[in-house]
Amino acid sequence: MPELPEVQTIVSELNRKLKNKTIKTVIVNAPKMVAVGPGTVSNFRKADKRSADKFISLLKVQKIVSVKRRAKLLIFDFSGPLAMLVHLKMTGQFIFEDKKQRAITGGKYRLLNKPNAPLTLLPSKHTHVIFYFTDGSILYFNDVRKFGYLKIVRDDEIDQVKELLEYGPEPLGKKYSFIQFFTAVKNWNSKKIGIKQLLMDPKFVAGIGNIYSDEILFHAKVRPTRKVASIKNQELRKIYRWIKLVLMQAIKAKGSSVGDFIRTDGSVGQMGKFHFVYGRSGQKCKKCGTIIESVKLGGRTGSFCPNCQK
DNA sequence: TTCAATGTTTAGAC
DNA sequence: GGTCTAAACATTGA
Repeated sequence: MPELPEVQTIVSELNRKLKNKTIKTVIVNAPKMVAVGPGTVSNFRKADKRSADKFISLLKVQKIVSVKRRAKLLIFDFSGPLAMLVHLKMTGQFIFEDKKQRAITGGKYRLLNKPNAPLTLLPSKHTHVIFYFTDGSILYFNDVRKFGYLKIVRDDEIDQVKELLEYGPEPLGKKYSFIQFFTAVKNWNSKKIGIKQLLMDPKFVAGIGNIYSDEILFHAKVRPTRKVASIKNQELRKIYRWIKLVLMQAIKAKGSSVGDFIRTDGSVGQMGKFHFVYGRSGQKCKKCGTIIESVKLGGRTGSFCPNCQK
């Protein structure tokens, strides 16, 4: 499940591989996943083949200047006055293939992060968009559950894109100080919610999902169920500190390959080795040996150590 | 066979 | 308006 570190891993890899490449043609197999214009997802879920044709014709001959990230949204910046915004949601994947890559893999890639998942030849039945570049390289967009989307906006429309307007601060940004974090916590209008829910709220801070909220709270020694109003300032300091540390460590490890996350060459991220609580319910705490428990919080599962976290 | 669970984000209900 | 749930969709395991 891509959260900030996984999206950052993909963005870094794509930026390196796609910079200065020019799109020759695009194939769209799932028209409802692509759109043109700043509208929200629901506006184009019913999109027909005509809008896919527009999507394709706009992308032709576009040269990629850079690939960036805001929250969990990927932003492809083109040399023309256009950008493409891509959300991977839960199961979106980008796989890049050039001659060298094909020589290594024979054109087969791991599409599911299961130890015994068979390698798949691309395009697979879950490949919904394919970008062909003029130098012969190919970028595949796969999404098993089709929750993701790709939309093209003009540079002058970017300011109207709703999701970009509503994202909270970037947790790894230099400007994201403890004071800013602290003030946002104190001003949050719904302190009745649990701290885990707050960390996962994209309006509070961008890019933290289920995996990293669990891990951050473990290191900060705070239970996910604690109400925001009950958390002491000293604990808030720890949470703030571990937001940065956990996310930085995860980016260094190229993300957690939980569920369907894979890198653009089909390899897996290594962060899962460093998980202390996420996905470890029923297993022993790596620090104290107590059995990790899990709780339901608003439809989401939170895992914690009942001894280490207060 | 059915059903819950997965997990990001948003639309819609209360 | 805050707050909650269901839904977008496919797969898996109980």
